[in-house]
Amino acid sequence: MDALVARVGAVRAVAPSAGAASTVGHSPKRMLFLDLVLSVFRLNGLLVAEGDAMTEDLGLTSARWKVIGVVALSTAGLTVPGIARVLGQSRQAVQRITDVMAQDGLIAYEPNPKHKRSVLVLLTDEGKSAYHALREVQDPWAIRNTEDIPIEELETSLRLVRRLIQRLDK
Amino acid sequence: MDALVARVGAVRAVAPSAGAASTVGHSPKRMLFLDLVLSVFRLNGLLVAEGDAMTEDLGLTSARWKVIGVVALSTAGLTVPGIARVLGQSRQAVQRITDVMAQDGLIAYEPNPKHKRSVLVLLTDEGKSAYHALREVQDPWAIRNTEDIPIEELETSLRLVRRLIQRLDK
DNA sequence: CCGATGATGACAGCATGCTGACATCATCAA
DNA sequence: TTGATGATGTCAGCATGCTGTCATCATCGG
Repeated sequence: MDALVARVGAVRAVAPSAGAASTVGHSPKRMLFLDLVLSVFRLNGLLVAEGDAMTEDLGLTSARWKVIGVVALSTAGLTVPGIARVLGQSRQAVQRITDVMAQDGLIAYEPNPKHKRSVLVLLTDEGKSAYHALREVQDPWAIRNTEDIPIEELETSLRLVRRLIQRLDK
Repeated sequence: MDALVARVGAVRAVAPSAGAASTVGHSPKRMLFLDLVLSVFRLNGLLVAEGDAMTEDLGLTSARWKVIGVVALSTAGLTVPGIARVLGQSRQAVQRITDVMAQDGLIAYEPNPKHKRSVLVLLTDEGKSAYHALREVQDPWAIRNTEDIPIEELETSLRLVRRLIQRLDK
């Protein structure tokens, strides 16, 4: 929370009347956690913006490469609700994205031999090209953003985030 | 990325044709980072939902307690663009939230002695009550979600997230 | 003092997520 | 076989972010 207070304080240059903050009663863990929560909000917004900027030349967006990535990881296609479950999103939200992606020719709906109504989502050739192009910008980006970060920190952070996800997703 | 593959594989029960995935060419760090990115997306969604559910009885939402928390940390008010800078959001997004909160009587716009046009946002008595009520549910929630997590892991993760924020926010 | 530059307010449009609701199809147990 | 239950498709509405645009106000250097 110290950082939050610092950020509030830093705004004094613009709103000079902002004064000191009261954090009385906050245990260290509480402050850490609440600051982590706000930081996750912030990072999420930046990652979406970064993903959009990184892939705008490919006809993709952040929402689309979430979908295209999941579909590419499957060999025989996934249903729309299946993609939603993997991403932890509503099936309606995914459906809207896939409908537009299908119009754009990135994916195609194919009959599902296991389910009459729920069709399978597959990458078209264009979709596969987009995925490879995505990899070509995404991989260097991932490397660039982790090259000076110890792998142990990545593992610890990922484990913590997963833990929180598991706890909240019930 | 193993976990992502596992999640895709786990959908086989619903879409049984989903097969093994190809992760050839992914270095460990890349996989960790990309998985972390997707996990942050997921956690963000869950935190928003959790925040909404946790505060719906208080007339708040996730977006509102971001604002009310920042305002409460300042003693003499902040301008709307100032709040936006602290939160790392657009001033328009914050403006919309504060306008509704002002209508609801949670905050009030007061003249800014340092700036004629840009008013200061202050908590009303009702807003202060809401903030205290927020604290009463948010603090136990923070404790509940961190009691079995070592403080070192929280610090490491927060540091990593901040590092990524700093890198992307340029 | 004045003009350039930046910050702010206000409005519009758009993308992405959520929930609710309803009909229909699949699946499984009685 | 049939009825209950769950999964899916589909449409609607809403919340929350973003960007773009333009007019106006503040601030500061010349």
